[in-house]
Amino acid sequence: MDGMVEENGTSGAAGVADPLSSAGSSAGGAPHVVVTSIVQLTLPTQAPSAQVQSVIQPNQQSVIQTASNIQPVQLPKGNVILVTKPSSVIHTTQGTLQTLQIKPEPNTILSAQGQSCSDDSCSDDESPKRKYREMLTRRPSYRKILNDLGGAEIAENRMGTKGLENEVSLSSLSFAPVIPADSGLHTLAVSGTAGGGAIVQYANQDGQFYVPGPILEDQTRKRELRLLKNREAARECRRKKKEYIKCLENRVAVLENQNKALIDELKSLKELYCQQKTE
DNA sequence: AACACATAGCGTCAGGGCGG
DNA sequence: CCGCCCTGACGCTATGTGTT
Repeated sequence: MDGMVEENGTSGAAGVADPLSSAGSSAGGAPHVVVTSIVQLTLPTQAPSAQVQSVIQPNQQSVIQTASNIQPVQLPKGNVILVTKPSSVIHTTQGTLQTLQIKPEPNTILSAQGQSCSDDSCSDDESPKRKYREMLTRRPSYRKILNDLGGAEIAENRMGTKGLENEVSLSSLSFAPVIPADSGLHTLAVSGTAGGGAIVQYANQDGQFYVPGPILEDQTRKRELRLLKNREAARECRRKKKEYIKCLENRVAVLENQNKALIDELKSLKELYCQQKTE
């Protein structure tokens, strides 16, 4: 699909359903939370009505239709769409019909390929009970958030390269195993092997070489593997955290825009009302 | 240029959560 | 219960920026 979905015009940052906001909107105590998602649509350049503009209130008649009642529309220029109805489909008629399928989760957000981007509570593979429990007790991991952002593809790609990286780092790894301080050992060399086995040579204080017993070697290898994995995990975690923060910032911007639009609308309606009143 | 400070990124550890 | 994963916290290093 050619259409792009953006938040606040930031390319690639499909909308975010902030899990925190889910919690916030459930302040009344009701565990079932429906979060309104806001997206900005940028349609392909060949479409004159390239940008969608209008604030569509939940449960009001609008150009956004549910799947059961699809209605092709010409989208006016603009930017903010509220999508609250499950199974919603956005249609544009510009030459070829373009359809953006929105997943049925209440807080779904569009993404470029029509994949959805929803918050933690919407994962398919989780029971409602568990979702509820997680929502109450635990902030979703950045991995989950990333997946929900529709970045699964990216994540998978990264996993691919990551696997490669892992392979490389494991096979070409040169590290210094940790040796108990009182062991009297000094590491001389550790050469990684493609098979994952490291050949470790030690020297005692007289400079004599020998390979220590399999237990120490095994412990050392396990530790190095753990450190390596944790290193990668930390890197990944930071990356996701950054992405998450970026998405939150985008969302703030979108909400600010929406707020501004609503204020303007209110203002003009007030003026209209006063005008009619005086007549 | 030298220095101080701020910021970003990294590696490691610790601890909690989760699946098997 | 154990092993693994995720992530906050901490310390370290590199880089950028403003000041002297």
